[in-house]
Amino acid sequence: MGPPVDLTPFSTRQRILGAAEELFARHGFAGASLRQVTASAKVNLAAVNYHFGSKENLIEEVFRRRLDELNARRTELLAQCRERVDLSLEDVLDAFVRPALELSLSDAGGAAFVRVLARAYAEHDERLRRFLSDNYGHVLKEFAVVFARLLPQLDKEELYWRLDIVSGALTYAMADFGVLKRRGDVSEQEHRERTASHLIRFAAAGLRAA
Amino acid sequence: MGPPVDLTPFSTRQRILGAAEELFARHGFAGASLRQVTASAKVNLAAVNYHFGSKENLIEEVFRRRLDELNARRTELLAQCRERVDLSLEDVLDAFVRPALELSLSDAGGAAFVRVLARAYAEHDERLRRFLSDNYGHVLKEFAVVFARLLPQLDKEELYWRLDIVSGALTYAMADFGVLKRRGDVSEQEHRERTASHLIRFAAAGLRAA
DNA sequence: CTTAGATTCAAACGGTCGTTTGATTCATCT
DNA sequence: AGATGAATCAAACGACCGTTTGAATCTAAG
Repeated sequence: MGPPVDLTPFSTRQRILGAAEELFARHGFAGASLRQVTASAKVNLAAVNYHFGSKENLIEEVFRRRLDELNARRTELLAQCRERVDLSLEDVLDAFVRPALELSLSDAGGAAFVRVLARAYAEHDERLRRFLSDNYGHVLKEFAVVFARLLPQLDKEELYWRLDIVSGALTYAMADFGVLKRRGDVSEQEHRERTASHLIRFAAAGLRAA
Repeated sequence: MGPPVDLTPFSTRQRILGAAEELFARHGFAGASLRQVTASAKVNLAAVNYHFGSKENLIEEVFRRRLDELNARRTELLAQCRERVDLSLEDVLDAFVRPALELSLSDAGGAAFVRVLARAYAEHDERLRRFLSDNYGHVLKEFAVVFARLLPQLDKEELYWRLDIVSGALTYAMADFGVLKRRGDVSEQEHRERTASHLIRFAAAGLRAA
């Protein structure tokens, strides 16, 4: 058995996860070394292997720490969607986008993690894909079911194509919140709220297209 | 001065570029080593530094070899668009997507390169971004001008948001041609043609959304 | 105060990285 | 045949990689 889970906010464990998140977002998983991570976290090099066992496990833990909460929130909002009688595409897309938006607004680490998530899309690494699919694939499946109900005119193949495009576009756009400069007169919060609503309208139009 | 440019199809130089393309697509720029590349290309390890000077230069050359032709073709099709009196959004999107589609169909290397291109989107590497922006940014600017003319109802900020989303979605989707299984009764060519038309309809709907 | 276990630490492990070297082979020309 | 420069080669360079070790330090219970 490994060391016990530590929930203290500024523990060695959490500092490593935060630093890894930031550096994986910036340089990728292969590009960020454990020496960079531990130096940035101001902990000893051996601390990573002591607390996580290996770099691979650290990567998975970076995902787990955020995705557990992110997907719980998505599931929760999707459940609320199911209760609505006049459910729209925009509602479902909002349930998918908003948790990621809130995460990216919560703190600098949250914003970094959304970029890490986009990395995971680009990486075709077999182990990482299976880890994500095994642990969080069921959430995407639940969303697909609701989308299928709202878009009965699309056959299965067509729907998958579009959801694939949508998920790629959303991931890409959420990861790049910072690329386009916000206007000086709107807050960062307001700026991202607008982005999310743009995204949702864009995606809904694409899904509805004849 | 470096060695002279070699246009022979199966020269050491070309073999290295082909192997690098394939391995960069699969493992990323940091994740693919020169030893893997030279082993795959069946050339000596030192050949990379002899012919390209450094790994960085090799990466840039992988892009240059394909992008010169890709963007020339895009520019050409865009010029044809400008002559049309009843120009539609779909025409312009087609001018952007079709050259990449043709490239991904031309050979295995072309398909790999489209995935390398998607990597470049995910990588936030400063040097690579500047290289691409310096050498090929003007093409994107030309497309933006034509889009602006076709979407006069959108202000500048709104248009940039949407083009940002579109370019991300297109890049993601083109890189992932292989993810969704094609039906057994359509050829690979036909399959990708359909994909492109899906993509274009999706993107056009998103750009037009109220 | 003592002790046991959890944690941190400096140092080193073997391996791989990008790059360089100097000799050797090859192709081309007089 | 001999000379010349391009190309290839095996080998090695120092640097950095992920990981392991064993001693030092901290923490908390007896």
